Amino acid sequence: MTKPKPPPQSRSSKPPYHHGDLRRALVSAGLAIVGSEGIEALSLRAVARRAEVSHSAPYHHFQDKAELLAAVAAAGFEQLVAAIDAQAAESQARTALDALRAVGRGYLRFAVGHPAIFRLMFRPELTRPAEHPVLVAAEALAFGKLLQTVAMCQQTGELPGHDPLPPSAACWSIVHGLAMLKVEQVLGETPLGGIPFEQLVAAVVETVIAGVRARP
Amino acid sequence: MTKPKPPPQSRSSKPPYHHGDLRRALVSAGLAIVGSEGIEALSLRAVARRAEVSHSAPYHHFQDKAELLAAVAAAGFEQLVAAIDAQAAESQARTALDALRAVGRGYLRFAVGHPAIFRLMFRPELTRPAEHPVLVAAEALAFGKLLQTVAMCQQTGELPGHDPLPPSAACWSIVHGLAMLKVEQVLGETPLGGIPFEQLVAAVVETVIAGVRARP
DNA sequence: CGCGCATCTTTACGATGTCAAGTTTTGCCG
DNA sequence: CGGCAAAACTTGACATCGTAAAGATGCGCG
Repeated sequence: MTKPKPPPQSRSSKPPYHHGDLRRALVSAGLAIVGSEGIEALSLRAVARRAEVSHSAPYHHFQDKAELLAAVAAAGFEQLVAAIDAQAAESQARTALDALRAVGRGYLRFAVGHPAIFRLMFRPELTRPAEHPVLVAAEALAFGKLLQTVAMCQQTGELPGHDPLPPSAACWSIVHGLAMLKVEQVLGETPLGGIPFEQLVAAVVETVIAGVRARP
Repeated sequence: MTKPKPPPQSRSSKPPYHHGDLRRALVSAGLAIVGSEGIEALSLRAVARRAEVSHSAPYHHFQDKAELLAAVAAAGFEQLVAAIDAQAAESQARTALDALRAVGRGYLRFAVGHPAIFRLMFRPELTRPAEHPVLVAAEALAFGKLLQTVAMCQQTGELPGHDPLPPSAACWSIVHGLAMLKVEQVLGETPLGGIPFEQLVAAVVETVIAGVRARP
């Protein structure tokens, strides 16, 4: 079990209030539930239960369920960015194109490694009745990583063009599509389910790279 | 166990039972609700209400909510196949590659034209606690369309290779990914939201075609 | 030291999915 | 043609959910 982090902002060196920062406890309870029991078990009351508070305690830290889930999803985006960085480091990317491959592979590795959180992250009706700034920021960070890598490829001449947006759209789409089909278990219902997933990843990543390299 | 319920007397001579085939009425009520009010309004009771029956009448035609939604989703897959065919006809595809482009464009057109049904179709937790044969069949039909078109491209030499699966995976992934990012309104939160969607469609479709053509 | 307010609990309400009993209609068999 | 079993549908109930309102509790500032 993860122990509570050191006390938050206002006072140092002692648990701030009643519970001792419930907000963080709720978010990690949410992460734990979604990770172990999946999205459908992720109810406001279940989160409160796991944090050992009453079912309406969360309302003093989040406006509603969506805002809590948005915080959980934002944590997911941070993990995603970390997974991408880890993949880049691990793969020892030497060229910008290799870095781009690592972004795609890291994205997919995160998706299959944490399918439930990944699904939550792309379920706006659960997290976004209103745009929650934490989520938007975390999301922008993740997409920025891709944009940046593509731009780097263009600067080194490994990819054509000057506008990183169109190639980024293609890369994101293909990787996100494969991830979705996988985590939603659609692949298993088709002939593609017979192919080892690693092989699909390779095929898809190399295909999109070939595509963005070929386009004028 | 399985009730032998072939819809036998679909002749107009006699209304079958009490209500006069509720099953179909429920499915189209579901389609209507999801189309007009979205996925979150799609409750068992709401469907029953719109069909003007009691809240538990559906249980005589479907084992549970998931089975009803599976039937609605299956209807969605049929519409998707129709949309793809319509796009192929409309685009006057003359080469196999053009037909492949039409599949992608039809898929995307359906997704943006019927976002709510599209989302339902790819939400297994709503439709698939158990695999419902109607859904699996409808889905296989849709994927078969893609496989078939890719195979045709390979036969005419417009695409390399003999196994249609890998290129199909790439095509489906990229188109599905863009569709998902669009209907889940993720695109709008990124710089890609500033680009006209038609332009993204063109970029993505042409990129994947360039990719599958280039790969050995 | 006491008051205010943020934190948390209790209680309550409407909506949902599902089940167990009833009720009405249908089709069939004698 | 009459009656009966079962199918189709309704009613009522239950647990769970999200949310709101009102009550309890303890921290910290004046």
